[in-house]
Amino acid sequence: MVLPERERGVCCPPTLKARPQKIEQTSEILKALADPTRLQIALCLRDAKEPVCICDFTATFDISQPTVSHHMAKLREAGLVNVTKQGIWSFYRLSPDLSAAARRILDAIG
Amino acid sequence: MVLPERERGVCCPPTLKARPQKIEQTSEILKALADPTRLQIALCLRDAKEPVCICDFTATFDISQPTVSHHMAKLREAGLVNVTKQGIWSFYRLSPDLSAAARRILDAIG
DNA sequence: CGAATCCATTGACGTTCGTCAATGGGTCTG
DNA sequence: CAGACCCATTGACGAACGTCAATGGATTCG
Repeated sequence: MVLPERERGVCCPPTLKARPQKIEQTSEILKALADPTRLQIALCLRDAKEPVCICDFTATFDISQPTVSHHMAKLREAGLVNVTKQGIWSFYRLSPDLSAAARRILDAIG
Repeated sequence: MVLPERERGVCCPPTLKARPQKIEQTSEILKALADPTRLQIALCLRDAKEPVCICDFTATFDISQPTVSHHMAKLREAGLVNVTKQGIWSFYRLSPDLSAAARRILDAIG
């Protein structure tokens, strides 16, 4: 490996190619997916053929119902997920207008 | 959109396809990338042809030198990044044995 | 050797996060 | 209507996070 030649006291700030706004958006997506429980939920919804009911997640994970609800809210705020209420049930699915960035990241996982 | 038929009091826990251990690992990678500063650093290293010196990052971002150092430590602990010291300088690059998962996620960004 | 440069570590502080218990609203069934 | 079920919100708490100031080690130049 070849290391660059350097001169003391002279730095070479790299040019940042991505716009700050885009960095911020991508960061939000990554934050939403960075929790193990939310990651599993997101992958589950990615691979599901039908929308999934909250009560199924509550039965799956070893956390309380309010915590599941809290995680879904995070995924909603990040624009990753979409909810449809029917009767007493809330069905979640991947957002139909998922950003291309989010789609690429989700597809890159597992 | 067609919603599943449901019966009160009967949940349908989805089968989780990913191993818990893999979920945890992926989560660590996402956590490491979820901070805007670290994300920019990681993308910078991904696209750099040569290893990049810490002092260049310190000159680039509007944060203190210890904070830059702290972020690099996070990226190191996540196995994303690799350091080589030469003289007074520390050069960072993407880890040469980056996991396939990490590589896919990095390539999916921006 | 003495000063300057680069960098990691430590300690501290405020903020955010993940979690739960408690509560309340909405919907269906008997 | 009364009870059961599903779910979101609120408030609280400990843990983790992002940041900085201060410090110290290591290296190089004069």
